[in-house]
Amino acid sequence: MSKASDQAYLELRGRILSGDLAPGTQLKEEELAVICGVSRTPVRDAIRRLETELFVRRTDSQRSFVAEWTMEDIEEVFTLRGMLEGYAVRRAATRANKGQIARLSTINEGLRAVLDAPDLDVQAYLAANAQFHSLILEIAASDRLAALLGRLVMQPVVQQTAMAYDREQLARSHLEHTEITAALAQGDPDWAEALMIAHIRRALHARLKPSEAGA
Amino acid sequence: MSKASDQAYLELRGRILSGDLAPGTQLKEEELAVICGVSRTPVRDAIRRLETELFVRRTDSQRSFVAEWTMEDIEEVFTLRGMLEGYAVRRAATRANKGQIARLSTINEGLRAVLDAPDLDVQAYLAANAQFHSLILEIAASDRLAALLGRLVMQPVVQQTAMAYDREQLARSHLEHTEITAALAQGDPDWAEALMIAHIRRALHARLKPSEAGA
DNA sequence: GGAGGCGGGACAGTATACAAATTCCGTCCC
DNA sequence: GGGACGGAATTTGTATACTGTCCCGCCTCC
Repeated sequence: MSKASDQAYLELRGRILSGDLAPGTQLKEEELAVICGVSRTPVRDAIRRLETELFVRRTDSQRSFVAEWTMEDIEEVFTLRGMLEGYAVRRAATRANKGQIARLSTINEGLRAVLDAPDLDVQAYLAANAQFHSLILEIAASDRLAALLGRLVMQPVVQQTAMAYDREQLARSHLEHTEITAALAQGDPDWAEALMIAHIRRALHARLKPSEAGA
Repeated sequence: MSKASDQAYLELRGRILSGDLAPGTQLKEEELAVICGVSRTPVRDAIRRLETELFVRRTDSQRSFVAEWTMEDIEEVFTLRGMLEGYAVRRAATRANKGQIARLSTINEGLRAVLDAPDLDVQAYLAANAQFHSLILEIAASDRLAALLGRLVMQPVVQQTAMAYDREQLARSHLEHTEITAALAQGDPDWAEALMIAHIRRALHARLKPSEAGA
C-alpha cells in the first residue's frame, strides 16, 4: 500500500514491538490517526494488517487490542513455523539450483563475518538471518506457503530470541545454516527438513531458557 | 464486521466461487460497490479479506484480480491443510473431553443420516463436514492455528471435491471421521494425525481423479 | 516508420462527515 | 442496597468527495 497506509503500519508495529503500545492496550483508530499523522482510513488498514499478522486481537464487538503473548503462544508459533519452514526447505531441496545454493552460502558467510567481528551487531545478524530464511522460501516457490509464513512473522519473538543468544549460540545457528545449505546442495529433502526443524526448535529453547539451550 | 462489509465479502466470494467472477478478472472497487449495493469502503475491506484468503491476487500497482488455481496450487493447499489439520487433531487428542467426543459423534451421525437419505444432499453433507472439522479445531484450542487454517479456507476446492465424490466415497469419508473420533477418544495423537492426513490426502486424489480415488 | 514523451482517463488512496453500535455511568425502582 | 433501564459519550462502520498515481493511447519528432 501507499504512503500513509504503510506509515501507519510501520509506526504501529514499531510501537507494539518496542512495548510502547503494551499488550492489552486498546487501539483506538482516532487516537492512532493523530499519532501517525494520517487519517483514520489508513489506520484502519494498518490495524487490519496487524490483525492478520496476529499482532492485534479483535473482540466480537470490533474493538482492537494489542495481542498478549503467553509462553504457550510462543511455543506454538515456533512449532507452526517449524512445520511450515520444514515443508518449505523440503520443497527447496528438490528445486534449488547451483546459483541459489551459492547465494545461500554467500548470505551465510555474511553471518560468519558478523560473528567474527569484535563487536556483536545483533541487528546485522537478524538481517542476514532473515535473508537466509526468505531465500529458502523463495526457492520453495509457493505463494501460499509464503503467505502463511508471512502471517507468522513473530518479529517480536525472533528479535527477543536473538537478543537472548550469546555468541556461541549464534555460531551454532550459523553452523546449522551451513548444514541446511549442504542438505539443499545434496537435494536431500528429509535431511533438510530435519535440520530446519531442529534449527527452529533450538531457537525456541534458547528463547525460553537462554542459559540451557547451548548445553 | 458489520452488515455492509460482510455483505460485500459474501457477495464477492460467492461470485468468485460460482465462477461468475472468472479467474483473472480484474476487481474494480467502484464497479463491485454497485454490484454489492454498498459504497467502496466496505468493498475495499472485502477485497483485502479475500486477498488474505488467497482468493484474490494483487499486482504491485495495487490492482486486484481473481486468483487463478493451477493443479499444483490445489495439491499444495491440500498438503498444507493436511499438515495443519494434522497438527490440530494431534493437539485435540490430548485435550478432548468426553462431551466434545460425544459432540463429534453426534455430528458424524448427522453425516450418516445424509448418506442414508434417498436423495444425496451435498450441501447438507458439506455443512456437517465443516462442523466436524471446525469442532476439532475448537478442541485444539489454538487461536493462531485457527487463524492460519481460516486463511486456507479453500471453499472452492472443498466444494468441488464433494461434488466429485460419489456416495461410496462419501461413506468412506464418514468412516474416516468415525475412526478419527475413536483416535481422539483414545487420546492417541499419532493415530489421530495419521488418520487426518490420510483423510485429507484421499480428498485430494478424489478431487484430481474422481474415478480412481475410491479404488 | 518507429520510439519516446505528453496528456487524458480510469482506478486506487486518503480525508472527512455522518450513521450505527456499544459501552459506561447514573438514576430510578423494587 | 442491588439490579435494570436509559441515555450520553466513545468508538467503529459507511458514504462520499477529493487527490494522486498509473496505464494507455496518441502525437510529435527523429
